[in-house]
Amino acid sequence: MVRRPALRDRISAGILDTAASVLAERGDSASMADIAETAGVSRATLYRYFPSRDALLAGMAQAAMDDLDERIAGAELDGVPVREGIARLTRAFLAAGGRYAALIHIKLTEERKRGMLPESADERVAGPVRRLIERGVADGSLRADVPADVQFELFTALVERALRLVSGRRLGVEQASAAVVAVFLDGAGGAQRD
Amino acid sequence: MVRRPALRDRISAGILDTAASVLAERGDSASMADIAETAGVSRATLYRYFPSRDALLAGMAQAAMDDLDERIAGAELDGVPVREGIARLTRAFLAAGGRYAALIHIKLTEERKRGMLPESADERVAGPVRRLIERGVADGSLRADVPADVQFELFTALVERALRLVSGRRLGVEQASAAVVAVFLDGAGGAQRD
DNA sequence: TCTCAATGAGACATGTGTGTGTCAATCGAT
DNA sequence: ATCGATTGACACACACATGTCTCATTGAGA
Repeated sequence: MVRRPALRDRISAGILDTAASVLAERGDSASMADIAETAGVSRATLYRYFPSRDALLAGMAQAAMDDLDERIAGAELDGVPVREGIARLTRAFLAAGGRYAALIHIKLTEERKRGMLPESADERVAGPVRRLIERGVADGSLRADVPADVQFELFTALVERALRLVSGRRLGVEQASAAVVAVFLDGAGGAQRD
Repeated sequence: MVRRPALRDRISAGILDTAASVLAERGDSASMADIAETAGVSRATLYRYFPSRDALLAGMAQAAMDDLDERIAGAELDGVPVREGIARLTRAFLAAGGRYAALIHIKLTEERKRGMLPESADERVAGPVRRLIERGVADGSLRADVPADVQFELFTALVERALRLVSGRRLGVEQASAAVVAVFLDGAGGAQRD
């Protein structure tokens, strides 16, 4: 009989959170021992919660996607104008912080492992972003001379870089969001605009 | 007496080139054995040319920076308008392909190792970009409400993502350059412009 | 043809990360 | 206070990457 399943869940969540930040910070070179130490548990205990490194990564990905899902749902993209939707998404991702960074990291290393692009379940997160951009292209609020999938890539590139700036304490979430939204929607060129 | 120093240089350059693409593709997990095999030499020979992994990475960084230096010089940024300079830089980096990607990778892993930011010699490459952006902010051709260093980060983020799209055969250098320049200078928002 | 530098193949030591297992200490619930 | 689940501290086997070394083979130049 398990003594306190709630406690176990809390510890598990704590480990996942720690793992996310360690992974985002030190990259793949972070070992199970590193993660265990940072999380404040022994290596043995870490393995009791997650029987393998893959299991830990899978757990992180799952938790990150659940979290992101919730944030995206909370942004209520469906009704709003595309420009407003872009702003909400940017803030949502930057506020997610380490969890989003962890997801990116896992996705990248998986892409490298498999031949290419498992086009995996992270579409749960990417899908809404893609759809918003496609809607923008369709209704004229986003430019039509750059393909929507390319705009998606460039937008996420901006968000991910901004996330690193936030993690590195170089920018606050507010400033980073504002910069990404401003540059993505209106560009860095200032001369020909208002 | 060395038989053919020229041959040795050619092989060395070939190894560096192979290493750059392997590293860019498989990340840090690429081993010396992987690189040797891809380069078509034995592991022993690889170690004869580069006595350690660090030496190989240093050689790659050196070669990449030399290459990029040349491309940047060839772009003749000093006279031209900032918008034109941005376009030339974008094309230069994307045309450099794997060499630029290798440099990014090395810079990232070094950042992780050392505490943070050795603010290293890659300023040889980043410097001209920073200066161009600062000039743009100063003369009004780039917006002033986003700090120049943030604009630098966002611009390089776009270029690096575009580079991945080019490497993955999803975009040609031309299309990728055009997309980056268009989005960075004028934004993805299409409604309020021309 | 002969010579010698360069190469490939492989053994080897070392370090490190993963995953398994054991055992004593601990800590909460009864 | 007692019981049992949980934990931490090891020890261990295993896989793999780095770096060094030896030795036979190859191939271009004299």
